[in-house]
Amino acid sequence: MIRLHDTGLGRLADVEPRDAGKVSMYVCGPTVYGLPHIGHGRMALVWDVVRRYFEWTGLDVRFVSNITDIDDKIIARANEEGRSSTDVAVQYEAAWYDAVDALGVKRPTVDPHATAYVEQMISLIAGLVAAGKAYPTSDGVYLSVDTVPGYGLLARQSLDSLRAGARVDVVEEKRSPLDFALWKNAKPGEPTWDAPWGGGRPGWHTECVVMSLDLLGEGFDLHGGGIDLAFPHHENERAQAVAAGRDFARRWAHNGHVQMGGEKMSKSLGNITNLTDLLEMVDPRAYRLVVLQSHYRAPVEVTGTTLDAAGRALSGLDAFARRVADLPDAPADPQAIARFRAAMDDDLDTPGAVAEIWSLMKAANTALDAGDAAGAAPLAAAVRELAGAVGLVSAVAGDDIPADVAALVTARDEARGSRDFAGADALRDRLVGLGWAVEDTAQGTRVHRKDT
RNA sequence: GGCGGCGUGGCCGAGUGGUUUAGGCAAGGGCCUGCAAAGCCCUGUACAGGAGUUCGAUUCUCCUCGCCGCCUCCA
Repeated sequence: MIRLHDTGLGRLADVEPRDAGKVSMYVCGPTVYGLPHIGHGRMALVWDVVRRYFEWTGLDVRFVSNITDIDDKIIARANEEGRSSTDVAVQYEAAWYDAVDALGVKRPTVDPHATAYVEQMISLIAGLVAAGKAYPTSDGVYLSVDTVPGYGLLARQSLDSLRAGARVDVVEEKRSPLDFALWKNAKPGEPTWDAPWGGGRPGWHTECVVMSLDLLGEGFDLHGGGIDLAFPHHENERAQAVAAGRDFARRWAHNGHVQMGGEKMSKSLGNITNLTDLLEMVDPRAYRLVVLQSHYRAPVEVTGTTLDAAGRALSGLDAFARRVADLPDAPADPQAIARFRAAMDDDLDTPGAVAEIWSLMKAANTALDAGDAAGAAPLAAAVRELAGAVGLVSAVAGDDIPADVAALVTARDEARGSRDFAGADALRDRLVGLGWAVEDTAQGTRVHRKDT
């Protein structure tokens, strides 16, 4: 059973599924008003790893992650560009999935859209108003946080200290500066849905409450997201659920942010902060590895240097995959599997889990150097198994070698056979010039496409 | 101002009250190789600063400095 740091409890806690054999998790997805940020990429990767790990351990995972397709920022962008907010949302939802698909992030089981849940949101809000937990004002409907027991749980702050920190608010009608909008009345020209309090749109926090409860049911297992969402977003989700008398997430977990250091990204990367551009310049797996090699709650440095280092480490993984491609199938080394699980179960220690993979590769290589294929096979199988568990697929998809390249390879083997090394070296240079990496093996010259 | 996090060897990044080490990248030396590539072996003696607790702290406490996040519907 995996233990994760629970933001509400402030300590590690078992993630004990509500239903045996099944895991229900909700992760806040993007507001689609622009290209995804590099930080969104880390968020997506972290929860993808969690999800894959659950699945790998045999659990049936229901992973819900929303798309916020109506929001102030979307409206603002639509207005700037003179088009509908739907156009904006559709465009950037596509950009979002392009990016996370490239990262190898598995699609959610369900990806609900806010605009499809407005009716349910209205009825949740109406219930809160009827119960006296929320109140309408001239510009919308607000939740009264004073009616919510335990408000401040995720912020790790008392109501008093939150109040002390609150900025001066423009809405004088709010009963407490901490009260937040459940519903926003539409201004002229804005998208609007009919509601008892006047036409408008839902506030941001309500959608996640309604959609998670609808698609996962009460008391679902895990709610995740970036640490910046802990407060106010998740706090306010929880507040609504509590006010409505619904059981909400049983565990809360949050990933840390990306830092790009004071240092600029390397020259080759420029100062990219959006994921879409980044993924055009680096192997997406390198970003996944950078994320895996840091602890999910700690800040991680993403720079050209760290991505390059990860890329080189990955080429070692790929070289290994080529080396063991012809090894006979074998069951994965059980002790390695156990060590990996111990690391992952301990608050998702992916750095330790990945270190286990490197250590297996080293052991397998040593065995192969000694000619012990039988000894290497279970280790190689474990590498495949574990790398797959964290979503690191090695890019060995057997290159189809063009005839001209194959001819050069044959010619080189012949040259080497007759100890014509000058000729062999010249042929190697030609292959390299054509973009192929050349390795000599017991089976003769082997080539594969150079990574970059 | 309030709350929280972080500061580890050339770079990134785990971890732990003490005897033996994360791991990756980079560097130096070696083995292997016709030469390479890939791989393997060896080397580097790090824990922001100060005080304290302790037989002993990088690991606990306090303070200082620096960086960052949230308190503004930003992962």
